[in-house]
Amino acid sequence: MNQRNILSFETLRVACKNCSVGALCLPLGLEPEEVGRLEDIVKRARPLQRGDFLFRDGDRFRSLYVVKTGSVKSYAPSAEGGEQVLGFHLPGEIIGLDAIDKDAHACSAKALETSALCEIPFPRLEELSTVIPSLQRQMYRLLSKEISNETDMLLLLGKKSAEERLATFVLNMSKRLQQRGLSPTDFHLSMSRHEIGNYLGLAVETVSRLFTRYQDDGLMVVDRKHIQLIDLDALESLSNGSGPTRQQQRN
Amino acid sequence: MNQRNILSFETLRVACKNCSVGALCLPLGLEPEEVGRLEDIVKRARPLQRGDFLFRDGDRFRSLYVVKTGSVKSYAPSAEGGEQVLGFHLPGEIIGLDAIDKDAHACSAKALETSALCEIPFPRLEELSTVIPSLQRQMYRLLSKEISNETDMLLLLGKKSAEERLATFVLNMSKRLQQRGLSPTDFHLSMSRHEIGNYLGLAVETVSRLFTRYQDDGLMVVDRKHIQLIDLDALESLSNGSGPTRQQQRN
DNA sequence: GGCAACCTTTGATCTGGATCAAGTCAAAGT
DNA sequence: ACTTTGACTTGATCCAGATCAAAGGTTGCC
Repeated sequence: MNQRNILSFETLRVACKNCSVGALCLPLGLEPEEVGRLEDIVKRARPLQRGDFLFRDGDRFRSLYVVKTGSVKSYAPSAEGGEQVLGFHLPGEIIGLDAIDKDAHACSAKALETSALCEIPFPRLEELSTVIPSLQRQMYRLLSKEISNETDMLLLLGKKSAEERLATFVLNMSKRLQQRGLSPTDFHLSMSRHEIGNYLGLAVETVSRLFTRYQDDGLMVVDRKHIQLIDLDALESLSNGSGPTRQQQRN
Repeated sequence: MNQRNILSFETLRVACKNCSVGALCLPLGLEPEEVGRLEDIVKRARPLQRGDFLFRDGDRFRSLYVVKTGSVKSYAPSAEGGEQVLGFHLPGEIIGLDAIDKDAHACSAKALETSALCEIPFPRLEELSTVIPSLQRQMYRLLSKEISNETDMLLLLGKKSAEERLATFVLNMSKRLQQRGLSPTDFHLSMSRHEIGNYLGLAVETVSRLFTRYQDDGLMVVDRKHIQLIDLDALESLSNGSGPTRQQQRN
């Protein structure tokens, strides 16, 4: 059964070439030969179960991680035992970029559901990126995109009302799922209302009430964690404050 | 007057070697010879007057900028004509990292006072960083640090009270000024109350009232834009919510 | 199956900070 | 000196969303 051996060998190493999220991830813009060299350093991490940690705040930084399937949340400890959810990570998204500078993780990452990940030892990635310019370019892009994403969150937290925040969140999920070839109008949220609220700077109760209101207004159908978006245009205008009679704030 | 010619030649090009902010900027970790190659691509930008734009939102991304003297604010347009201040940039800090991915600026940058800057054409920097590994490393660090900084802001905007926010802001300025060899307890704020409030997600009036309260409580002396910090420890505990009888929030 | 822990919803109330509304003050021009 | 202008302060009021309270619903575990 030589055939079988080859197969099992193949499944032990990562195959970015065939990975469904390759186009969103590090291989973007690389030549096939270069992707091969990337595959050589990427490790397949043991799958995580819901609640398992990928790393914890304070851990030494060793690797970046890419979600292959499932989803992960990251969160930072805030004063007095509270925590701030920093993001929800979907397949193809890279986790850990904030730890490069300090060489230690300042936040924790935990699986929201059973999830598969790739582990990329950072020193080897850094080394490889010195010899593959397009990999370096992609790294710069990914780091920069992370900054842009956080900038968007600053705007959300600094300026948007509760109603705008949740609409923005739902649409953001919708767009990211669509990029991954999933339905942009019918999906499952793997995080709790509490986690959504925490992420958006809102109380759980506010999130719950807003979902109810959106549903009453015919913008979406909400059944527990299952969401169906009905009126994307209305959500879009809600999300940037151009909803019915809305005036800008002064600050 | 040969002497004079040499001098004027020297002032035309950038001299990172002698730059007072070099240790915070790109040259950190480079060999002298490598710093020289960096100097070759860095341009001295024409000084900006208060109110001048470094770039505007929508501009094509060409260069990163480093503040040499003065200060710059960056801000993004928010819905309905409002704006969100994203940061205040002091000497040694790099501006524009968020634009790498989209190849366009999503925010504007404007001088808060007369300011000198270095301009670093990004394509040339990218190229140089493929041949100087320690420059690449420093770029990764700087990008990562930018992410960490924004993460801190997410926590501030998501979880902190007005009182905590302003204390955090004042201490953050203090620490950054100290790193630049300036007094951490006696300084001038180049931005207006309005801009501080916008940055922190607060109304101008709230900022003003808090400064008054801090002063009444003997934490600092505030005279217009001049700030003297008196009780750093008290400010520190205020800034992370461990002030007098403070309970954590639930969300 | 049945209990326990947790998540979500819904209603009532409370409050931190926004908004509204006058001033006050300093720098710059006339 | 006197007005203008814009930034800052201070007081009064208001409100979005937090907090408190109390049910239901789910899920998982023994």
